[in-house]
Amino acid sequence: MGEQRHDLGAAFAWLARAMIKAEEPVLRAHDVEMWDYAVLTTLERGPAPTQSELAAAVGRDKTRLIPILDRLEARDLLRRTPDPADRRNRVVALTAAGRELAASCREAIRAVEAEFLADLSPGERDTFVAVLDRLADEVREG
Amino acid sequence: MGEQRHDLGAAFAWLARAMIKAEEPVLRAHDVEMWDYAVLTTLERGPAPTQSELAAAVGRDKTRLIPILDRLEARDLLRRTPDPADRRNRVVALTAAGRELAASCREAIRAVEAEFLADLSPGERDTFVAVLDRLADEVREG
DNA sequence: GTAGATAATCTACCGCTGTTTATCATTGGT
DNA sequence: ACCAATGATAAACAGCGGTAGATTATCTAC
Repeated sequence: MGEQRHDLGAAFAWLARAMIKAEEPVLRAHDVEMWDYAVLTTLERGPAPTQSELAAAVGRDKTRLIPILDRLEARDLLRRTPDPADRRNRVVALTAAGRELAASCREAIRAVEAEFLADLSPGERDTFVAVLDRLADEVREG
Repeated sequence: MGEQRHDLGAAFAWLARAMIKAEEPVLRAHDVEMWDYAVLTTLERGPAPTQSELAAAVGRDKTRLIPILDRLEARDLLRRTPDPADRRNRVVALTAAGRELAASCREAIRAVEAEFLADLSPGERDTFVAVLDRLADEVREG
């Protein structure tokens, strides 16, 4: 029979769905949608020079990003300011409140993840997370 | 600052998308859609006693499964036969051709996966795949 | 045998997603 | 000053996904 394991693609897809489902109530407790959270965490690494770049970084279509930014800006979690150097561009940056909320969400998410990985040995957990992160990086760049 | 790694959910989602994209041309070469392949591999482990169960195992809605089964049955890759014990149920089973095609696809997919994991050390690869498979199992059952 | 439940099927519907098109402001080069 | 290109935005569109109700065939319980 050879290997009885699942296909990587199927395993990733199931796990993605399961994690999203597990994280959803946590985010809802913070009044944050999944895509809101994706935007917040992306901006945590620094302001986005243009909305198009932000959309690409978040992995979302740029036209779909706009209502999300509208909502977050209305809540004072981020700000869109015209780039003085090229006023066509809107620089998107977190406010202090946005940074706080992002950190708070991240912490809660990490707790969910910890429980999810609780059955693994410390060694397994470390290499699994490290490899996963590395592969994700490769996929994001290349 | 704590951890700088990605969220697990995001990593899983990106990797799932990347794998599906990488596998797509391979499947297309075999004249098989992604969902066709999911059905074939699920049936490889044994016939499905009902279509509802098959839909759940594949992770697809039962009404959406029907056209897929129609197509695969038309190609003589599987067969729907009324269960003699309960003729409401259709037992779905692979034909010999279906088994062959599934095996052929699986082999090609495994090659794609091997390349995807090529940069990992053997130890990393083994524990990563093992853990991934275990977690996927947990998620499927619970 | 009649009533209620279940399986497969079909159709209609709603929601999410990406794409396309048009519009407007701004920029840079000529 | 003019014109092509770019960024942000909005509206219309098509594709895909699940859900719900109706239909038909079948089973189980009474």
